[in-house]
Amino acid sequence: MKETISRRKIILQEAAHLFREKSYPGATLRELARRAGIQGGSIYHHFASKQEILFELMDHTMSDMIERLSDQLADIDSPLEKLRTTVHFHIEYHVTGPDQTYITDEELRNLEPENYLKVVAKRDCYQQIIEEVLRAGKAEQDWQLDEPKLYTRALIKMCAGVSTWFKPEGALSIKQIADSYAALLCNGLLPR
Amino acid sequence: MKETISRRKIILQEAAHLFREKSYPGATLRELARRAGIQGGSIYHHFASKQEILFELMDHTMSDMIERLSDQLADIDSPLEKLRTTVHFHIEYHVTGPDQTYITDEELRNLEPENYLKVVAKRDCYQQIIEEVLRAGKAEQDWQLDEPKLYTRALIKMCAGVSTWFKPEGALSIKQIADSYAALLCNGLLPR
DNA sequence: GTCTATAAGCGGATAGAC
DNA sequence: GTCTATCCGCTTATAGAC
Repeated sequence: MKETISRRKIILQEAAHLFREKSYPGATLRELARRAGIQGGSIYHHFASKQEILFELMDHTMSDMIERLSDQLADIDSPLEKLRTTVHFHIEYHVTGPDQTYITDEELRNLEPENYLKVVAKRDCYQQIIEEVLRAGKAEQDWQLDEPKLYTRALIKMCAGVSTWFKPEGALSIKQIADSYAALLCNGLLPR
Repeated sequence: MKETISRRKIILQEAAHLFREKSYPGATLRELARRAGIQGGSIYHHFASKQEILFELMDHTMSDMIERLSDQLADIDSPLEKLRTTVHFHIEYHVTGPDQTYITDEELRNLEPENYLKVVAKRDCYQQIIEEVLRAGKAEQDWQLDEPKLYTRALIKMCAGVSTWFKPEGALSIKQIADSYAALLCNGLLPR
């Protein structure tokens, strides 16, 4: 059982942290190299450019989110349970990897056109999965929503936001927060 | 009735736009000067540094938000009406000045320590106003919320998020979107 | 796979003319 | 109040040794 995290992975992890701290243009490859334990020039053995690091980070995160959420929803039938699962997943994923998710949510503007299109396509795919949950609830359980897309965005923003202020030492656990947010949405959607 | 927008104001407006487009470290003063219709060096007649531009932008936006929201809430008694007003205000303010609000929400990390403290203090003050609305609803109308701060953050994030995707040519008006979000929150908070 | 050295250009900021 | 010219440090990226 050796620790075999490749240098490449280390660079990606440190890049996520550094980009979040200073934003993509504000982060320098020298500082990234320093944190990854190598010299500036050595970065280019692993990546062709700074842009490639950003893209790989965002693209991988989006793919991972799509795969995991799809998996979790696959076994569930009830729309209500799907909504709860979605809320929990989105919050937990963001809090668990706050650097990766923050970059993926906020650095679209720094992607070159070609990369931008690829990541946006995956982001739309992820949103579509959530929108489908809301549409199913509307069809099967008369949830009160005219525009599923509207509430999809509300859900995504409020849940992603948790990772910007959550502190493990705080009074509430992730599960409690997610329960609370899921309750707000479920209660808000159900007809009276 | 002459157009008397000072050059200083123009620089601030263009800076908000440019910082949003490229992020603070990614924006250059030469480009900012170009958009403001002057040469690079001339910026320094109006501001002492790039940082001062960022700070002035954020500090002014926060003060303005606090003042306007306080004013709007002052005349209202009903917690439910206060909540609706808050949702409408927060969304409209963000959609009306998407550059200023985006910078104010996202560029805290690029403020120097002294400036950071000042802006965070005002941000906390603004959040406190909203939290107070939720607390009043809980006390007077038995709203279902254990932690007002939790839902304050949810409200802020979901409403601020509107400005990241809203298009005036879209199917829904700002008022319709705000109504929809207010309904979700009100319905979600009321006991069954 | 990592190092060192360096190219080539851009960044914020300043000085002084008009 | 704006311009031009310039300082100088830092940036991404490359080249070639080990």
